Amino acid sequence: MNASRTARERARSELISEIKEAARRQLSISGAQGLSLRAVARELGMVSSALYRYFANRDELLTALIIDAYEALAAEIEAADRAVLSSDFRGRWEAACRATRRWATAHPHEYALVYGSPVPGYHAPEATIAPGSRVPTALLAIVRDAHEAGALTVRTDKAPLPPTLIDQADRIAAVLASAIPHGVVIRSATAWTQLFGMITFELFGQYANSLDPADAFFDYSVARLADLIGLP
Amino acid sequence: MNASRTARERARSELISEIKEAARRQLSISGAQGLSLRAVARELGMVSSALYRYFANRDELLTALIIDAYEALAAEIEAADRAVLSSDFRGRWEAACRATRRWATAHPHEYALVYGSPVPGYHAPEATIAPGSRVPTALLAIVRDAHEAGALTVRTDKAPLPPTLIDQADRIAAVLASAIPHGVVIRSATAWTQLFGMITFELFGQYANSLDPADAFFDYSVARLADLIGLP
DNA sequence: TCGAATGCAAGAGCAGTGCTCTCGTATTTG
DNA sequence: CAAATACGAGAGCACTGCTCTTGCATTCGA
Repeated sequence: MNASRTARERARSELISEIKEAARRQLSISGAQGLSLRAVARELGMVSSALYRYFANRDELLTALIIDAYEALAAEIEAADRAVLSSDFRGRWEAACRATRRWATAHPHEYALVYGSPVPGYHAPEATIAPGSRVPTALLAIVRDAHEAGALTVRTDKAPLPPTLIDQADRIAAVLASAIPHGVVIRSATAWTQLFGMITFELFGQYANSLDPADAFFDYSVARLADLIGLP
Repeated sequence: MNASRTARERARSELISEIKEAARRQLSISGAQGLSLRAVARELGMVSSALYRYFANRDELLTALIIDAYEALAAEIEAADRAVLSSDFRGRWEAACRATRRWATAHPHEYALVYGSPVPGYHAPEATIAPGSRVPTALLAIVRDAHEAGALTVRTDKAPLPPTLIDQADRIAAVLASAIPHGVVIRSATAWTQLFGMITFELFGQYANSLDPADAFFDYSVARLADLIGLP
């Protein structure tokens, strides 16, 4: 009775998946704001109050979607990374960046859910932090691999890092249990910020009337970020 | 009867201001999602339907708040810029960046309104584009001044700009009616993206557990962006 | 195997939302 | 001074998240 789950348990986890699926479908149409429990229930042919057996409230459903989104994006990045020859560090970086943009463009509302304004009233629980850090970790892993292969062009900074930044770089590098130089970690953080800054600006319309078809700017910037990090 | 507005007209524009004020107050508490016309009306001691005499719908009120937010931020940046010796271009850049961050931190919900996820269902009308471009224009003006003073260190790019990017750089420079070199315009766009990427990440919690007190990273990055642009 | 405990869906109901329409009054205009 | 216009109030519609109760189905323990 322990190994195989009871019928009720299987039905339950299946329904949870169906609820999330329907919610995601609705999210992609009307966004987080328009995510209505009643509409989700309607789509599944049940009554809204029944949903509360599976999610305590709307926020809990949102949290589940947020975690799924982080995981999906991270998986996409990791897959794109793996598809490139592992010693081609620049190629891996560019593939990872393009995968990020591709996923964001394909799932704009899910992207907005995790990287856009926090849904007001909603406080992201601790449980979202770990999945969320999978994304930058996937990017930093490329830098670590390059560093450990001795392929990184580590240029000396003309301005020394302030102590706070050194501490923070240490903490970040510790996640990967790697001795990536401080300057490289900070430059990687810059690249990470720039990558998502570009995607956010593009998706949220800030490039309208300036860099509007953002493809050229994106590709060019990704290459410059590889330069910045020191990827060969 | 033309020079001085009628009593009704004065009352009207005054009420519009009061409505926006109350809405802003409510925005700063519960965010765009929680902005309720009924609550605004309640605060003003009127009935919700009366608001529709002044704003056709919720979106129109949001648009007004968005435009005000852009204008407020731009004004803040321009003031910070003016407060620095106009020939101290790096000082002006740093002051402008810090002013941006300061305003965003002081008005997180208004920042989220304009730079966060677009409110779903809400389509930003054309009217928001012009006020929105005042912000990057204010930043680029510093670069233009530095360039026209011959103070800019224009380094040659090792990678040539693709044609699309050259076109877009031309279009951007045209706004300021200035012949800023293409490379400088694109690097300024990078700096602009990085600036708002950092603020967005900081405000929306992406730096949690990594660069969390983001002051050091911000100040350091702002200086590196000044380097990137070539400010003296 | 059978009764108790538990899981579950449904329905009614509450307080709230954006928005529309009507109606009587106040103001402005010709 | 009459006609046109602007306005606030109120009722009402369709919707929301969420709670509580009720009755049925499934699971579990003795």
